[in-house]
Order: sequence, then structure tokens, then C-alpha cells
Amino acid sequence: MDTAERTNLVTRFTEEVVTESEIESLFEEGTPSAYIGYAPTGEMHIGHFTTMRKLADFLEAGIEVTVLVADLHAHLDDEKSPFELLDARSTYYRTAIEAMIEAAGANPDGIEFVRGTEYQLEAPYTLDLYRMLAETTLSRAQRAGSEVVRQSENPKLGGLVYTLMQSLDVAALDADIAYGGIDQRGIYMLSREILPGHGYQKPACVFAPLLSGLSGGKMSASEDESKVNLTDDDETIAEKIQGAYCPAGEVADNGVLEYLRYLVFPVLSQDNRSFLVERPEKYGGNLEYEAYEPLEEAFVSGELHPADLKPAAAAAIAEVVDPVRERLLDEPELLADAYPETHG
RNA sequence: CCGCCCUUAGCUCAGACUGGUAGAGCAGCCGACUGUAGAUCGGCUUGUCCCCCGUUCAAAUCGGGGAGGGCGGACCA
Repeated sequence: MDTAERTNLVTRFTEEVVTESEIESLFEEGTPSAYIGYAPTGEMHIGHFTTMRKLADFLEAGIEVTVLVADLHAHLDDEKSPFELLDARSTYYRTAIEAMIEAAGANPDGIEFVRGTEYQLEAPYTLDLYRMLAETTLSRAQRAGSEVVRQSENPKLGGLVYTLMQSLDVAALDADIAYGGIDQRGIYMLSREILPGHGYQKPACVFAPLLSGLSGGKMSASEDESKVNLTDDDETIAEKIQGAYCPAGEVADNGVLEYLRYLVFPVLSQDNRSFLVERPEKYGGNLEYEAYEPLEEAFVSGELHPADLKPAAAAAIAEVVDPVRERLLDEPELLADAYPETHG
């Protein structure tokens, strides 16, 4: 595979790449490394799944991928996860992540897993962090983390330390590429700004789009109806998709189309399978799509109606999520230990 | 260490001074209208009033204690 092909794999279906020429250079120089971090807070959902799906592209492009389970971060961000639950949630996250990567058609064995507390509790990490704390203003750190860290009336110091820690994680994990949702942009731009001053390389960045919620607007992890959970069964998924905001002909804020574009079609294409829409004869009969683009065109033109698309989308999404749910429910203690209040 | 303020529905809050076991907006749910959903109408639900003790026929409301959160002071003057 040449540099152009590899670069294309890395940059396809992304929101932003900083910068494409830096990615190309990395491929020219050798085997690049990339990392993505997840703070083990609430239960994982389909939004995580789409960023995870993209890791298959990274692996195929020959990149060394590290997944950070950022347990300390989960507590530093307004104590989203109680300190006592960090072990259980880290275990659950790792299992869920492996299941998603496998469901996306990639091999999780090719990925290195690291837990934050494995390296964040001692020098040189701590010393670098203290020095960065000394030279970063409150407002700079606040601005960098504003899209990631929970904003509240009485913000804790932890949120600001969180931001600087994540800026440093890229270097600590020796990653050439920082990958994450576009909400992470502020933090990695801070990385690019301050890491060179500490003897580290500034990372290239790849940002994934954030999915729209099913109820319109941004997806909210706390609103159960606005997203598909990894533990939702086929029927629940069908109900959620059925209730989703999905105006005919409109692509903007359309969560159903986004799920198809970023999750369903990439997974189907691995096996050269197509997407079937069953439609009553009175509306023209069944439709079949080999790629997302023609489906979107049909939707925009009005040829494909939301009422026909929704059941087909629900079935396809359920098929992708099924193995992940099976895996998680196969070890019920994973969820019970991580979320004793809802699964205990 | 001292002082002041806050805690009521999932969320934001009203009600407290002048005790009579609680309300609004938003959210949510259900119908109508759309070949989906949304929007728009119509209807509905929701509560250990932070906890304990006391006064009283009666406490979200008054008194005492406690918990959690916030703000300020105390040194420099």
C-alpha cells in the first residue's frame, strides 16, 4: 500500500485532519503510531462505536494503535466515576472496546491497551505535568478543555489538571497521531503548542465527527432516547430508530443517516455486502444500496422515504451491535460491578 | 478558626416573613395531524420539600442540631 492509499484510509470519514501533509510525512518516515483515549465514565454507546470502527482503518493502514483507558481522567472530570469504581469500569471499558473493534471487523490483538494509572503516577510524567501546570494560565487550560470537561457553576481544579494531563498523554504514550472526536480539538491543539517546549514532538491530529442525537441536535450521553446503547436489543433499537428525528430529504442533524454513514456502511463494505431497504409495492418496491452516497442522494431527492429507511436502518444497526451486546451480557458481572446502581 | 448564604419534580426555580401535608416553565408520556420523526395543537404524569429532634391540633414554612455546597473574613494594614 502506498502513502496516498494509507493516508486516504486514515483521513476518510473524518471531521478534520491536522495536518494531512504531516500524516503523509509520517508514512514516508516509517511506521507511525496513533492513540485514542477513553475515560471510563458512563456506559459506552454507539458514538464510541463509530470512533472505534475507524481504528480498523488505522490498523489496515499499518499504524501501531494504542488505546488508553484513562481511569484517572474519569475521576478528575467532576468525579464522573467514583474513585472506588475505577477498576471495575476500566475492566468493562476494555472488554467493550475489544468487542466493538472485533464487531467492526478488526483484530483487537493488534491493539495495545494502556491504563492511565500505569504511568501517570510517577516521573517523568508527573514532573512534566507540574512544569506544564506552572506555565499554563487558568484561562488557557479552561478554553482547551471546555468541550470535553464537564462545565459547572463551581468547577473543580481536577478539570484543568485533566486537560493538561491529556495534552501530555500523547507524548507519554509516544504517539505520532492523536485521534479522537472533534470535541477533543482544543486539548490536542494545546498539545501541539506546549509539547515542543518540553522536548517532545508535536502530534498530528485526526478528529472524528460527533454523531447527532436521535432526538435532534447533539447526542446527549445522558439522554437514553437520543442514542443507541451497546446493550440495547433489536427491539429496543427498532423503537429508538423509529422515534428518531428524521425529516424527509434533510441530511443535517439526521442521526439515522449518520449511523448508516459512519458505522453500518463501513462495516458492510468489509464483506462487500449491500444495504437492503424493504419497501411496499405501493411505494415502489425494495431498494438496495452498495454505498452510502447513493442512499443519501435518494433520500435527499425524496425517492427514499424515512418511513421505509428507518426499519431497514434499525435492522442493520442491530446486526452490528448484536455481537457486542452478546459479549457484554455474557459476562454480566462486568456491568454489575461497573454500574452497581443500574446493573447491580 | 469565625461569619453569612443555599439545599423543593429529571432540569431551572417559585412558595417560607403572615404554619393548614406543593406549584410554574422546560423535559417526559399519551392522543390528533403528517406515509417516519420533528413542528403545531389537545390532554396527562411526576415529589423521602437534604437528614434528625423539638414546638404545635397541624411544619416545606417556626426553633435546635447535623450533612452537603457556595461566598467572605481573619495575617499582611
